[in-house]
Amino acid sequence: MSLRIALLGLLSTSGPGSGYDLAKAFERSINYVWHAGHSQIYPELAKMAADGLVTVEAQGTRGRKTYAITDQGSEELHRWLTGHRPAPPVRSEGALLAFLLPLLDPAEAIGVLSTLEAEMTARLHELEQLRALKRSAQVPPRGGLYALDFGIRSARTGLEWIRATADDIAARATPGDAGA
Amino acid sequence: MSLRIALLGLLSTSGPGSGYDLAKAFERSINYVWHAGHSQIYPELAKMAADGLVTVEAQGTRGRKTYAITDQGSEELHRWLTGHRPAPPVRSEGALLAFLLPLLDPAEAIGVLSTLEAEMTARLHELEQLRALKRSAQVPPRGGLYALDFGIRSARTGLEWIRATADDIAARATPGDAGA
DNA sequence: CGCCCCATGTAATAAGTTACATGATTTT
DNA sequence: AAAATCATGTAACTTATTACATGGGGCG
Repeated sequence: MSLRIALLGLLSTSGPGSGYDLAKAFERSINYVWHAGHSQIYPELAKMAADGLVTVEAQGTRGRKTYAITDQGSEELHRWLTGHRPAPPVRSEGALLAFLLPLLDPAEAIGVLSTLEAEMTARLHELEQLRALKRSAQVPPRGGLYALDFGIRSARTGLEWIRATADDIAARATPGDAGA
Repeated sequence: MSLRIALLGLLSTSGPGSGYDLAKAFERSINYVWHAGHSQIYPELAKMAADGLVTVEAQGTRGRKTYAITDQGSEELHRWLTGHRPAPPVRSEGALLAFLLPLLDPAEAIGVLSTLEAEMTARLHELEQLRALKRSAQVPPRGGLYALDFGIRSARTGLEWIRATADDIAARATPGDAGA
């Protein structure tokens, strides 16, 4: 369902486009929010056309089809955005790792956390640069900015958790002690 | 893959159990970290037994099988925990909503955010109570606590984002203005 | 004996991933 | 003309969801 919404959202903000365009748009703009590859996008667009949510606005050279959102598609999108969803079931690899971390001995656990810390730091920098770029480019759709902001806050929180957890594990491993 | 890991983790922390036990354990302990229903658990356990990660330790009345983790299973679990994974592709309904929020007019967007705020607040309270309970019960596996801590931090961050975004939208809707 | 909960499973469908296949256009 | 890349699609497989099916065991 959400893939449809993402596609409708892109068609709505950026105007009509082909499957290829949408796949590119995914990579560029919405990828850190919802990921999909072209092999998922093409069939989904076909189904959406069959359901009347989009129309084939134009047929270009080699099978290129330009899709545009229909009124029905806009309604569907609006309904999804305003209708409140029950929280989707949680399925987070990071949290699973957190849960199972104490199965490792302290040194190993801290090693894992420090790898994670490096990755998370890199991701945070990446997102912050992206935001700086977007701000200066003054690209009007603010959606990207709100979502980026969300990503940046999440990354910062992740880092804080990593550090706090590593500290806790270290403290427990050497209680009231100073050596390694 | 991660379902296997979750199951191996539970067998490793809580000892042998049947499919039913594990399904219960999922609901009780690991559910806010990784969700799975019994219809996914039973077949997966069978495959894991075929792969030598678990063994059927005992057969009880009516087809009840008690599974136990094998050495090979422990190794697999250990490998997953220490081997560093590339970040899985992002797919977050919340972030997608954030991305598409500006498609709504300001009043609608703020309405959506306030619904979200209520839900997120409820979730936060729930997790905080769970943590209080776990702390007082002094249940030894710390994993639950680290994961809970992660969940609580994430919920708090979510709330902050919701409030900041609502404020931003409100400020833009009535620039330099005081009325509604 | 009938009802309810325990307990295990299968089937059908949906969603997502990875790999394969194909041909047109632009660039060098 | 060859190479790169644009552009569209399909196939096979894995993972997850929802619904259906079945039967034992305890209890009133």
